Amino acid sequence: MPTLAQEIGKQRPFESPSQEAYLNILRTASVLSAPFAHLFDSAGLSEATYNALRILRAAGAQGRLCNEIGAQLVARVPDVTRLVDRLEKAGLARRRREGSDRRAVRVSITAAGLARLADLDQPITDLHNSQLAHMSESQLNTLSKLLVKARSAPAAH
Amino acid sequence: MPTLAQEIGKQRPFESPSQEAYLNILRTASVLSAPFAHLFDSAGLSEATYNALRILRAAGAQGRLCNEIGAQLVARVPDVTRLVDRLEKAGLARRRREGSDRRAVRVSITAAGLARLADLDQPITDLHNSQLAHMSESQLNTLSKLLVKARSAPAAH
DNA sequence: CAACAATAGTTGTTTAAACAGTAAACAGCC
DNA sequence: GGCTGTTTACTGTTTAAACAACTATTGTTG
Repeated sequence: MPTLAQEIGKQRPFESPSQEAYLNILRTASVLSAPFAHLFDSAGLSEATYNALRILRAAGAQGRLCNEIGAQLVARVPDVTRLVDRLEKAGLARRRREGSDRRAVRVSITAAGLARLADLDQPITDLHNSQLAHMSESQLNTLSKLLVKARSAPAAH
Repeated sequence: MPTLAQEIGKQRPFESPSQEAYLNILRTASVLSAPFAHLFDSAGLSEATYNALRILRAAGAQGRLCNEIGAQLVARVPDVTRLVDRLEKAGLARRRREGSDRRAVRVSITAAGLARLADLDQPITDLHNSQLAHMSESQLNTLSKLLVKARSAPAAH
């Protein structure tokens, strides 16, 4: 099992355990997300559009407003507009204006969108299960706990 | 300390520990890298250009070929060309053709590039130290070890 | 040594992210 | 009820990532 130092081709060891942990987090995220990106791509989606579709499926028939989608995706509203543009153009979602507040745009998933997600559910689950199958449940729980702690630092702006 | 489930606003718990770990890895990478991105931005750099400059500084006066830079950055060669374009335009790096192989382009860092990096060294180190300062060294080492293991799965293509 | 393949890098084009600025609808106030 | 400010979403523009196609040089081989 290669260390990160070897992978990166660095001669000297890391300056600190925190720096090593940080770089390991970034690298692992990149490595593990790549197969998912391929999967999304083969379904004509990106990670962003996939996540948006998931939000819309969870929202059901009533749909979600653009700013709600943006909040959940941690994306800006202008980006949501174009993201929904793409979904709508692909027939996976549709917009409709609210009666009560005519500024608001309610976005909901279409049957085609549900079908597209349904096609992905099993492969995604399989990938999740296979990707970390070599780790024990207690290791995974420890990992999650440490990661939650890692990002809960006092804001250092 | 909020759980990821609460942060995402999800009602049901995760389907599996591996899925939870995966999402925690992505989320933590995103949260922890944001302050660095701001730092780079304030110096007129991106994460990519910063990493490229680091590679060039480590390479010293002899510099590096484009494909070497690409391999270390895990980037494609066409992207390296434009990345070096930006560095050169900003006066932070320079190109020169090899005498021995006139196809090869050797890229090296300039004095301005070294100065730019030097300005960032201390803030970067401070951020690394402060960001995970609330975790013990043994926690960080455990985290790193688990992350290395997480991404060393048998290829699942 | 001519022809073909391989290598190093660049250019073109499409796509998406980022963010400022704008338009329309609503809310509160005098 | 009109004016100001706020909210909701859209549009414009810049910038970068992804990837195919291309040029120039070098290596190989019959």
